[in-house]
Order: sequence, then structure tokens, then C-alpha cells
Amino acid sequence: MFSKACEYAIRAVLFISQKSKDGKKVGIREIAKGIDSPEHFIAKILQDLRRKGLVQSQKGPAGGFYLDKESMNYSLADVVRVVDGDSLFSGCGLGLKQCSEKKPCPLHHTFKQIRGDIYHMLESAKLGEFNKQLEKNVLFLKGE
Amino acid sequence: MFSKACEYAIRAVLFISQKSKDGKKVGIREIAKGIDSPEHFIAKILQDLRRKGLVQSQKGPAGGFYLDKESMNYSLADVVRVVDGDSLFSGCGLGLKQCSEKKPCPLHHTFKQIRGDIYHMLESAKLGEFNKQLEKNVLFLKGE
DNA sequence: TGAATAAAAGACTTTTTTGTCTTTTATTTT
DNA sequence: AAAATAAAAGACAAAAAAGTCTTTTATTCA
Ligand code: FES
Ligand code: FES
Repeated sequence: MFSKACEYAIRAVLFISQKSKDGKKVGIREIAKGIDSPEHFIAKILQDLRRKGLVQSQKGPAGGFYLDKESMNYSLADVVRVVDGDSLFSGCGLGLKQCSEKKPCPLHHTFKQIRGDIYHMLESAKLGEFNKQLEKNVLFLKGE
Repeated sequence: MFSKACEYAIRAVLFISQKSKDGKKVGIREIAKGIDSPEHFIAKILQDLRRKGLVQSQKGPAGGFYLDKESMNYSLADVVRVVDGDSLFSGCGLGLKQCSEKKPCPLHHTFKQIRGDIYHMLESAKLGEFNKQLEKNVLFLKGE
């Protein structure tokens, strides 16, 4: 459904959100541990997200990644678009060159609905909204 | 969502279904053209499906791929399971090692629903059921 | 039986994705 | 200013997915 890079991206962004909610910054090593991902791999992904303005960062001692007020209101759909593009939101489920009403694939009518549900799920999930549940250990960003 | 191999597989199986509905067999070249896929690539995928019994084939002149009565009742979910495994049906959307109620990821509750919808869409879609619409050119297996 | 046909099998290449390592740049603190 | 810290950048490697090519095997038909 998502690429590995995108899965890591979402988990990282939610991790940063929770850790940085009272102005703190969080380093790449802590992020990698917190979401159980390869350190340098998630680092590169976060650089992309920073260039697009979805997360902020600061170099040097006491530096790290964080989310400002605005970024808290980005949605997971924004993250997905940066990392995986928008084929998940608009592409054909069976891989036809383009999804269209004029030449629909056999799954089109059902799939369109589901694709919309996915979009709605991601669009309505703002980065800041899971903070409390993550802190209470009611939601998790890594397994075991 | 699906791998390329799986997209081709679904399209191929529906193509075979439609072409073979009155006992005819269809060759790999015609299939590849009919669904706009690489010939040898889809050939290999169909070999897997044949070993699992989802499609039938016959070598030699006038041979080719076809679906028998039983195979017509397989579902797209069966095809997906053979080609992509069942992670789409049971895996965590954010890539946690396992999806569970005990340690749910932030998307778990919403995603579980969507995953179920996908499963239902694929499980209820039997291989034979698109034949008429494909023949009438109301549904399509390739773009442009 | 022999030629033609078509799938099966397997080796191989290319591309994409994922992951690692090293060097550079910016920032802070002493 | 110097040392320490942490992200940024970029080169590189490994693995997986996608795609290609050649040879073999089974079947039919003349
Ligand atoms: S054409 Fe396939 S999903 Fe719309
Ligand atoms: S734990 Fe992530 S979908 Fe269930």
C-alpha cells in the first residue's frame, strides 16, 4: 500500500510530533530507535520532508527535528504525497495508464470508493492529533 | 497497492476468462497484447497461477491458457494471495511487524476497516463475472 | 515418424527500492 | 577561536522487483 520509505516517514513524523509537542527537538538517532527504522534511511526521507516544509530541523548541539505550529496541521496525506506521489489517490488499482470513467477497469467502481476512503483517512489525520494516545501508550509506532 | 506482477495477473486472468468462456484457449502472445504487458513476464506469472490450479493450460498446437468451470469461481482475492501473499489482507498499514489490537498503530482502527473493504471487494469478485461487460467494451483491461 | 506449435523452465539483465557509510556544513557551547 | 554536536549531502552497496532471452518439454497434426 505504502512504500517502506513512506511507512517510515509517517511513523517518524508522528514520533517527532509527539516528542516535540512542547518545543523540544529530537535527534535522528532517537527517531530511528523510536520507530525502529534504519537511521540513515529515515534521515534522508526527513530531509525531503524538511525541504517541502512538512518538518523543521536545526543543526548543532541541542538541534534536531521538530514540528512548528503550522506543521502540526499538515495531514498524513501531505506526507504520503511527498514520499510516494499521488498515484495512491488517483491511479488505477489494476495499473492501467490512467484511471478514467470513460475506460474503467473491472475494479474501477469499487476501487474508486475505497481509494476515496483511504484519501479521507489520510487527509483527516492531522500530524498532531495522535500525541496524547501515543504518550499514553495506547497507540504505537513500532512492533514487539 | 498491488505489485506490477499482481496487476498483470489480475488483468490476465480476467482476459483469459473472457476469451475462454466457450471452451477456447488463448495463447500467451494474445494475452500479453490484450492486457498490454511484457510477454515473458506475464508468462512466468501465469505459470505460478497454473501450479496453484487457478488457471489451466495446454501445450502444443491449438494449446494455450483457459479456465475450467471450477476456476471461474475463484476470486480475485485468490489471485492476489498467490502473487502478492496475504500481507495486504492482514498486515499493518504502517509496516509494524504485525497488526494487532494489543499494540495498534495510529492508523489501525481506520485502516482495519478499509483493509476489510479491499478484502471484500476482491473476495466477492469472481473471475467469470466480468465476461459480459468486457465483451461489450464497457470494461477494459488496458489503457489507450 | 517428423515438423510445427505453444507452454515450461531457467539463466540472465536492468531498474527500482532499500539500506549503509563517509564527508561536509551549520550551530552551539566552552 | 576551538571543540563538540547534529543535520545535510552524496557516494556506494545490497536486495528486491521487473523485464528479457534462450533452451527444453509436451502436444498436435500432417
Ligand atoms: S480505471 Fe482502474 S481504478 Fe479507475
Ligand atoms: S497495527 Fe497498523 S494496521 Fe493494525
